Amino acid sequence: MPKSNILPPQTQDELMQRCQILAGKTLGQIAAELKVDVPENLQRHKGWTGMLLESYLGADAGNQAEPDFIGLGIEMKTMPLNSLGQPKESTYVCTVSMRQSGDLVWQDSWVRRKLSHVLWVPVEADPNIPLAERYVGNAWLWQPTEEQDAILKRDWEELMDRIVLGEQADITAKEGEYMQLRPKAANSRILVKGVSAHGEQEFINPKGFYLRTSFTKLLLLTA
DNA sequence: CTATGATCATGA
DNA sequence: TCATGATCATAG
Repeated sequence: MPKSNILPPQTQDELMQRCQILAGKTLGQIAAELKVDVPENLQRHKGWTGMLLESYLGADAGNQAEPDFIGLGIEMKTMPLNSLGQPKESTYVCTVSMRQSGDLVWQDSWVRRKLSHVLWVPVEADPNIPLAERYVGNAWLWQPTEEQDAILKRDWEELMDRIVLGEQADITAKEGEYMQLRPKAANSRILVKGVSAHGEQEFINPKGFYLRTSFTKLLLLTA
């Protein structure tokens, strides 16, 4: 994906206006406007759709650990929909790091910062539809309700507690109601420094926070 | 290595 | 069938 020459939106209204223009277009049309090639499939281009739409909307965060629209504090996420119009995949939030554990609390966490204001952009993701022919839907802004925030907070605290205790390597994706912890790396042979249950340094597979599909389904219902 | 963007593919 | 665990691309 070439670097976008599109300026970031200055206001939330401007961002939503761009989303209105986006809605009803196919990925192929958008790619043509941006003069980028459409890959045959996403097998070796898993982040292509997200990068394309961020580029179109003028996201300016790049690969910084910041919300996509830095000035607006808004994070954009695509929501891939299956043939039934329901979310097909879980949503990656961010990696977990020992640097953010310990004295850090939910209110200041990386997860909460990213999820505090999200622009959800629904996109057709039925594998039977060629990539270029998939339509983008109406995007909407979401901020967690008190109830949603409370459950996300609980999930995060339970998982972070385990990490602080040196149990990160033992955490499986089965834990967490709305948010889970899963491998996040180029492959399972990638190892990073962690802390064992005995407080010693050990090498473990890097993991990241993901929103469960069951949760994003709820968000779609209330959109 | 870290971060960004995610979907793939297999076992239960 | 579908969630878990594994994997792919790219920038810095």
